[in-house]
Amino acid sequence: MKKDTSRKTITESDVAKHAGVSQSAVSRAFTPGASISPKTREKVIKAAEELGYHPNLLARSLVTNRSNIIALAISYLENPFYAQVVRELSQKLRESDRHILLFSAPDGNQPDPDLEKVLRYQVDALILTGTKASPDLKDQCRKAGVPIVQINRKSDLSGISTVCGEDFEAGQIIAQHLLDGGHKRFAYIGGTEGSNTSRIREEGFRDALAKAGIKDVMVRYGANKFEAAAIAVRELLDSKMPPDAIFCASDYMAFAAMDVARNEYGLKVPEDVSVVGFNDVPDASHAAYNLTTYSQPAGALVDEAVKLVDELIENPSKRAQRREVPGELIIRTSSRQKAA
Amino acid sequence: MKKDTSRKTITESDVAKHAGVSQSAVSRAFTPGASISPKTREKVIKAAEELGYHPNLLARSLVTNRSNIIALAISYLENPFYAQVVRELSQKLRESDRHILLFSAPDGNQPDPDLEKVLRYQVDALILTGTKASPDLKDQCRKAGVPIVQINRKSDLSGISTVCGEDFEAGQIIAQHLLDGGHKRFAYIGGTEGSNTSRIREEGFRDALAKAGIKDVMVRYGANKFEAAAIAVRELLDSKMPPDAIFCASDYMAFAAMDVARNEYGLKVPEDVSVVGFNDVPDASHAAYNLTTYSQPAGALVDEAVKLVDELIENPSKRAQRREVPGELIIRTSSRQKAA
DNA sequence: CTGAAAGCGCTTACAG
DNA sequence: CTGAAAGCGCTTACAG
Repeated sequence: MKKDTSRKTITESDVAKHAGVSQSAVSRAFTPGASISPKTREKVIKAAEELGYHPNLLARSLVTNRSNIIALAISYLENPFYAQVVRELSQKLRESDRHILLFSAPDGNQPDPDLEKVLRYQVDALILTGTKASPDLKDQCRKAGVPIVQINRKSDLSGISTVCGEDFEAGQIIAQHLLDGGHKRFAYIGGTEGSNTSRIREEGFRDALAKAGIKDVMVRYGANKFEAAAIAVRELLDSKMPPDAIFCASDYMAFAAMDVARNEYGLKVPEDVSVVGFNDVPDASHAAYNLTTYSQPAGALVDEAVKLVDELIENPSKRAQRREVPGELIIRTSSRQKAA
Repeated sequence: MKKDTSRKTITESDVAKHAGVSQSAVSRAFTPGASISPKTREKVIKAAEELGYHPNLLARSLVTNRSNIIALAISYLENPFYAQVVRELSQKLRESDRHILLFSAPDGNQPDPDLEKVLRYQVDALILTGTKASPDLKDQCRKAGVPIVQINRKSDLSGISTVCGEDFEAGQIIAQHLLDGGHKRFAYIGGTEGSNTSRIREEGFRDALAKAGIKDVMVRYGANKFEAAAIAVRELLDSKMPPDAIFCASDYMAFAAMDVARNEYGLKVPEDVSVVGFNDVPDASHAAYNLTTYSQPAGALVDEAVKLVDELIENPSKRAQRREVPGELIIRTSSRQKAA
């Protein structure tokens, strides 16, 4: 009668016994570049397969100090830009056999309390986007030697590296595009008031407008969310002198702007009002919106962020970095190109 | 001169020394319900804070056989329904101090090779949605005692538990709604040909139509993606007898259908063609679409999935379960309600 | 190239 | 309630 072994965890020792080698040999068979003869490795691999052995990465991490786990703290997952960041990051990390441990932050501008527990998982790095780390967490991470990289938001905390798009220049370029289109009354819908990224885009936008003699820009915040952006747009369109050009700090909010303008106010886009977004998410090119937007591809941001993470892991004493990823204006049909 | 201790990992032993207690006492201080005096616990907590100690969950998992990590394998993250699953699951799991290790599968119907490595992370369970496990992985998980729960897709593999909506009934109800609206020519856009969920919705749809004497249903597949769905819709609308009612197996594909119908074919929705979706994602209620859809909230599916996971962890010998989560038809303005 | 041994940071009987 | 000790599954000098 066979003993039921179905529930027992198979370890290196089990494989070693089965293959007739030492437990260290089994370890070496699963360590790329380790000193082991091909013959022994083969024996081990065969035994491992027969037994259904899986190396325990968590046990390994205990001694290597590498978990191959990268924490990703993120919010606004319903916003397609952020969803894309998750996809691209996951894809990128698998090249190096690493995986994402997800901390989905509640929206808002305050740090997620749950994230304070991130260090318990011995993550190799922490990547943030659409949310922020508490000053305390930042200190803890520094002490623990865990690099933090923020995507798409410049940090107020020194010591946190960031990867962003060319926010200021993008704001300028968009303003110029709208000026060229003959628009007269400009509005900006930012993410949240506390966001530096949102602020810098606004500054670029205002800068170019000011140079053209335009000081007046209506400003609202849409919290990177659809409904909140819709409310902001209604406020703008309800005003005495409604804008004929709206720049939204994210495509998702731009979608809300177009929906509200068309369906609730009967306005034509771009004849009555032009709408410009930011990010160039996949949905932006769909016929329903065909949105003029500043391309800031999640893929490029993520690639740079991972590169930065690896540099910081490699060289923990390296100073925090600020990197910019170039983008470009994508002109589609949601913005007028000639004077009205 | 102080020694630089900034990069050294703080362990229980360090805290123990600092607090003047044994290392086991430190462990107990961090174990809810452990036998320890309040006074000792306080001392330990204080020392831990002073030192910046974080319990190492991976080390703990080595002895408890619980990692508090749940693997989530998912694809179609650009589809808002799946993004919502991520959010809801993450939210739900934090109640029990667990977190998601993400395996973002490339789209398509074949299992993700990267997922084969999931067991190395000693995850407590594997949740799948929009993707599937290889038969081999299924076996490995069973052997390792790691439960698998699939959301929103009935498995062809026995031994995998599933949590789905009422797909058949939903198909019937939608058909009836469209019949009541006086529609004559019906089309169905499924996810992928291999998906049971998609097939079952179609069967329900056909069943109710057949009872009304309608045998003819045009069928296309949109791969749960926007562009692929758009192509499918063009095929339908280009045909000699284009449908006046299109049921899409997901809201996201329904958005594509509405966009194509309106913008490329100049059709009015619902006057010329009605469109019905599935899921009731947040965007479905936006003015641009205001989509009639079958509500199958990600939150409810996720809650049931976690409940199931916990039951299976608790009782590993339990048979695979099939659970259905009830939904309801949400009638908005993308479908006609009276005979044309 | 190989094996025996120490040690990574924890939990948990065990004895007191 | 407390501490000393064993052990979870690995990697990595060390000696051969």
